[in-house]
Amino acid sequence: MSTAVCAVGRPRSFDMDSALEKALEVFWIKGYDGASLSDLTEAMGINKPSLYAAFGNKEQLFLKAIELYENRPCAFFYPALQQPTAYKVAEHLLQGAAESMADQNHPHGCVIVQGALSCSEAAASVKEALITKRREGELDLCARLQRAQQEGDLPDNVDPAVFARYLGTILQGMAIQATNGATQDELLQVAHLTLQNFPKK
Amino acid sequence: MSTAVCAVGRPRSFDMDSALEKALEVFWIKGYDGASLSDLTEAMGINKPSLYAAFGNKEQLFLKAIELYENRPCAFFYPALQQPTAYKVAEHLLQGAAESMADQNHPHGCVIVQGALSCSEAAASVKEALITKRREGELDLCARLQRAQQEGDLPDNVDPAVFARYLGTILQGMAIQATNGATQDELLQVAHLTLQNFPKK
DNA sequence: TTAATTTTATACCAGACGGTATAAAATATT
DNA sequence: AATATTTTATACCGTCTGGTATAAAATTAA
Repeated sequence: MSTAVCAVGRPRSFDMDSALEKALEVFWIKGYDGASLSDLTEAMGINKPSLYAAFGNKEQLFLKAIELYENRPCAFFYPALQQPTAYKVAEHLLQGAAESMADQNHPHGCVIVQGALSCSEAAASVKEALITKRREGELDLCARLQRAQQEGDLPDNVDPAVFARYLGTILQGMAIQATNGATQDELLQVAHLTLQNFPKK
Repeated sequence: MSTAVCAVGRPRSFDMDSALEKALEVFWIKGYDGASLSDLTEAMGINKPSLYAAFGNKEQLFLKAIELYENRPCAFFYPALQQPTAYKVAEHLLQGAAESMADQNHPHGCVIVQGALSCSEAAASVKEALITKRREGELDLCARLQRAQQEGDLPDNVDPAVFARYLGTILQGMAIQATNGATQDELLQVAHLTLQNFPKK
């Protein structure tokens, strides 16, 4: 494990997890291209050799920050998929997104959506990693909707792949809205309007 | 006018409009932060002093490229608002977005959405300009929906501001989807599903 | 106490960044 | 033909980029 302490040698003088949290915040606000190593080391309270020894390089630091992002206690996507009905899954996804993306306790929007969207060639591999994450999320949502259909929980005339893409589109759009300055209430209105149109039997 | 030819002095050896088109394409793919002056001058086929003489600086070049983007013949947003009914407005917006954002003839997505979303401090003013453009678009759509309501064209129980935000969220989400690699057909399915839920009298 | 090990801080690397000074080249006017 | 004007190409500016070599500092093991 990367956070394991070494018995021998000079002990690390910073906490890797909280340093990674700071790095995540910088990437979240500035994106991969826009976040410089100076931005990162300053926010993390360490210097560059410590960063490289602990996290590898900028790209690996970003990927580890994304991992932290997905495993945060307040991450909403995968927990929402565990709701018992398709409607409740959609409800938790949409309300979770509305609450999370305009939360005042951390940067607005979604780092997986915005971290490397239009970017330099130096960020190409990171961009691909984020695209893969977004598509995986949509595939997992699609699988959840397929299960719901088998359970008689979602009308048969609904195409799970299309509906998953539709919901994914709205979730991703909410990230932009949050960057636009939309409030939680405004995003919740979008969530409710979407749920209002949820396919009925 | 900035494209006016000067009678006196050495004539410009490149076409400003087509150079601006090339710049737009670079910004579209790489974003403001990710597009370097070398990227731009190479694509435009000119050198830096020519770029600065003709367009000011990187920021002004970006803003002029965005202006070109909005005034392209294939721009769909404002033409869609001129459709005679609220439904047709939504239809043209959604289908226009689906066709435009996954068009193989130019970069995918939307430069107004992606050009400077999460970005460095150097891009802050450009980011603000794009946020303003996105909000203005939504306000204009809201005004169009209000008119539709007055014309008895949109049910009274619909809040135009919320519905405009909902549509804006989907359009912006489609830009992300296009970057994810979604095809025109896949985006059209999202458009159709959205229209299927269009509020009825 | 010494040796081995790891992290720290500083200082540095080559290259890229946005932007510009300079002077030659190309035109219209006189 | 000479002059004024504008654009061109080259070469350069200081600053920042991601990344690293080096050596001192801090710890455990012997």
